[in-house]
Amino acid sequence: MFALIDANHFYVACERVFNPRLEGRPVVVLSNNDGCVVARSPEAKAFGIPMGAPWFLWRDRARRHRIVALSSNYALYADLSARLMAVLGSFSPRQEVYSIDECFLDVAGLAVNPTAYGHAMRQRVARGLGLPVCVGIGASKTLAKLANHVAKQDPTGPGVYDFGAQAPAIHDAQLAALDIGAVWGIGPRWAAQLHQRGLHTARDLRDADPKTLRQAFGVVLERIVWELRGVACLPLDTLPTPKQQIIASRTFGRPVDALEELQAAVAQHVARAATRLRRQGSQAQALQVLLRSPRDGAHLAPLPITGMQRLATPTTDTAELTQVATRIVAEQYQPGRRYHGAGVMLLDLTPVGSAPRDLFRAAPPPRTAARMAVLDQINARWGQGTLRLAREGFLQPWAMRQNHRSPAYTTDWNALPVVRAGHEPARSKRSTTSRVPPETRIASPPSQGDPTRSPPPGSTPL
DNA sequence: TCTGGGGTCCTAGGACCC
DNA sequence: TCTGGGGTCCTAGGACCC
Repeated sequence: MFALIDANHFYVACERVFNPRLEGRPVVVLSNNDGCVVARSPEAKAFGIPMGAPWFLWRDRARRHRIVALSSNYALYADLSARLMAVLGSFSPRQEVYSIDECFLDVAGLAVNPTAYGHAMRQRVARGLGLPVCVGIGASKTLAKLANHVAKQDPTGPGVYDFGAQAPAIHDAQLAALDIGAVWGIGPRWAAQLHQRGLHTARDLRDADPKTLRQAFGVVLERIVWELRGVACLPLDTLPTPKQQIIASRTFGRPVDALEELQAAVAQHVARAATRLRRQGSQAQALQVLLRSPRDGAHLAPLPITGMQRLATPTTDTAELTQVATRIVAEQYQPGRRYHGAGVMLLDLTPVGSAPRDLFRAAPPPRTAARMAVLDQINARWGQGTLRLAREGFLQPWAMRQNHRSPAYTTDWNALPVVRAGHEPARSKRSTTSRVPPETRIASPPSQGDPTRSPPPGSTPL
């Protein structure tokens, strides 16, 4: 028996925890560069704003209807996510953290009524964190996912749906009321093809012949059929497995045509990717640079993979990886061309120390590990980019736009809400200074927390 | 007249997830 | 003018091994 717990409009809910005035109002959270909508409060959904909507198409309407738009604040969401997972993890010895706002729990054999247990989870999360969640329960992960979908359909409902608690006729009717595309693992392509075969609902899919579907679609779809029948095929992944590849990429805040700026941006992505590489205890033996050209018609051109470079020996060293990436950029660079985004992929990842060393190359200097450890400690304490290679540059005019970001309430002392009599909280103005590199904010003595003395947005601290 | 059987590794492409 | 940024798994086919 599995439970899937999923936060409702998670990013919006996180913002509301620290800004209760957003409660009851239509609120959306935007992707990086304030490009499109990635989270909507129920009030915003009521205006018909779709998930993923390009924000520039909605900005005017939003202003008229006083819809609040916020840039995404991942430091805040990641911190609340960790707390959410800790609370939910206390409900079962076996937990799979599936994404930033949802997890599976194994609730088999727990000598409790699963439905009541689900209500207890909701209450504990609401009391401890102020976040709304829904709980779905079923005999397989796919059924738990679907049950969660049912629980979310009725925002004023109990927030818990347990397929195991329903009489067979009700269970059947519920599956028949769900579109086949609502089933976890059925994307738009497969949904269209299944509709053509006369399969329209979750019940149709459950009752279809697994072998026939396997021939046409592969083993993945066959497993979904069995899962819908209550035969658990997908195991609970309780240990986060190390990533097989690490990508760091961004669209630029404005197009870039200078080689040095391109290299600086890529260097910054290498730094982020390498930090994640070391955090999971891996080393990389190959690196690819991604450069994005101007858009192609209505859509962003994909990030084309340019020159992959294999390394003689696997490494965790930001400087070494940056050197390779910088050279690839120089090789691929076309003068006069405008670039809209860039990124880096680290590949061929293995646990540190697992790969044999190159017979003809000296062992890596032992101080590399120590140097990287210091780098990571400083940046973990003071913010990513506090200590960095000069190659990353200082002005970073390509940096992404984030015009509506809320403060880092839980991870930055300077961003703690401070309410003074007769004043707005001091933080409200600081949120517009996101272009000021962290070292400036950290260096600021508390007296400079006065918003009237904050540097204006876009000003250079150097 | 008659020409096996069992593998691995790599890549590209297609689907899906949040 | 303006449309994100991560990931996973599966399959098929080709090259190669003994």
